Amino acid sequence: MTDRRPYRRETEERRRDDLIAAALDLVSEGGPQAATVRAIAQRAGVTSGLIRHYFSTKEELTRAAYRRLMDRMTADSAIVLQDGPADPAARLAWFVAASISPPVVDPVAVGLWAGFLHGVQRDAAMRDVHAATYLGFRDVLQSLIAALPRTASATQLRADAIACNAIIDGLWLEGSVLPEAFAAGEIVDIGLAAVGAILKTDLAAAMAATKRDIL
Amino acid sequence: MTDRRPYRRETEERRRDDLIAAALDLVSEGGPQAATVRAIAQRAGVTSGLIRHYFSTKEELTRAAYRRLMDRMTADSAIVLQDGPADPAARLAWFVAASISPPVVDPVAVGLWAGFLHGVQRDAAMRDVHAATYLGFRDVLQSLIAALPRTASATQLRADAIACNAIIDGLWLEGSVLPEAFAAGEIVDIGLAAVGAILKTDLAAAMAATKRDIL
DNA sequence: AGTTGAATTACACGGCCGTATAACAAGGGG
DNA sequence: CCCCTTGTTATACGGCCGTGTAATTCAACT
Repeated sequence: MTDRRPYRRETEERRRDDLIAAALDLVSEGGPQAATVRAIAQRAGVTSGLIRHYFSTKEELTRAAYRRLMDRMTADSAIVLQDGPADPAARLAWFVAASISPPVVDPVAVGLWAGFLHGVQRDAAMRDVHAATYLGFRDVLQSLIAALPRTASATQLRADAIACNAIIDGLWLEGSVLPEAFAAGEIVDIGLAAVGAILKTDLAAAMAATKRDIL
Repeated sequence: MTDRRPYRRETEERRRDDLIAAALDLVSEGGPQAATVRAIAQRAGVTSGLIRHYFSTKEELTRAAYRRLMDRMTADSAIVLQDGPADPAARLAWFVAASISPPVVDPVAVGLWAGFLHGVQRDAAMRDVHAATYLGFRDVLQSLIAALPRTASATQLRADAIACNAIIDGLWLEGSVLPEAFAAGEIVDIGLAAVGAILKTDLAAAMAATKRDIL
């Protein structure tokens, strides 16, 4: 027995990352049923037994993968706020535009999200992750709306945030599932116009005004 | 060998219906991976071999189930138009409200939809079903918007339909996945207000005015 | 009532699933 | 330089998967 596969020892963080990435890869490609223990291990370049060395069960790996997916999506949306404009309307416009553009809008991302949805509905831990992420995203949106130069009651602010979030979610969904049904830039234009109509603020103009400054 | 399971012969339509219903049941309960040939057969009260008598492969049954799901969802939204009001704004308001209320908004429905999404992305036949259903729904919405007493260009009409559809989809998603995050009736109120803001039409008033007439 | 076609059951097959456990080897500390 | 921890591989197990195929039984038709 000398033809045993050679290997390198890696840090725990590295191995967990690789396994999670492999799991996300496979779910995005072939749905939850494709992310088998053996396939995940092969994709990560290890043998399947190693998975249970880092995750006590496959469900635990699934939870970790979902958590990473959600973190990545919210980070992709929020990154524009770091070096974005200062004007409140422009900041909101940038955030909305980023949320309905690649890489957030992406067939792979929506496929991944859908692949995990059943786990979210059944598993309490995954539902907590989902609720925290969704509400966190909506809170960012709400704070951007609150910064606009206008007066609105707390209930109105909440309703506006929910409505604007719905537009983002709906366009994210449609743009990701049926990308060929929309022209380039169409989704962003429609999203900015719709959010602007709800908030009675011209986001398209705010977007155009700051595009030159930044880029 | 005399203890063979007794059975009744049924029409082809009845058997196909039962099998499709069983498949949808199982996908909604446990995701796509729960809808195995054996589980579907047991749920439908037959043995697994019978599935391949009516569907040449499991994929074909899956496609049929998805088609039925989509048909049912659009029918649930459109049914209010049959005995609904005559006023265009009221008709739109009723349609929007029905699309973001039970039974369209439902954790089971969104779970089902998500369960099929991967098939939609990979399988051309399922993608065709999806595109036809989505565009059909949006066309109904667009014709309701076009009937409003206002003037809009063709491109504006298309953009309005996409935006309003996005609101419906987004609220459908959020309301179905996180039902406890919203108060009763909140989603309908927000949806009517948002669609009304985009189209500059008071849908909440149109809704309230016709509610008394019909009910 | 007998015949016959087909709806339905029953069973076998190879393959992959998640999990459990034992054998091995990599690489740092003496 | 060797030992010893533990990261990693290897293999086994029972179970379920989708699919083929043969045997059976229902019901319609004569």
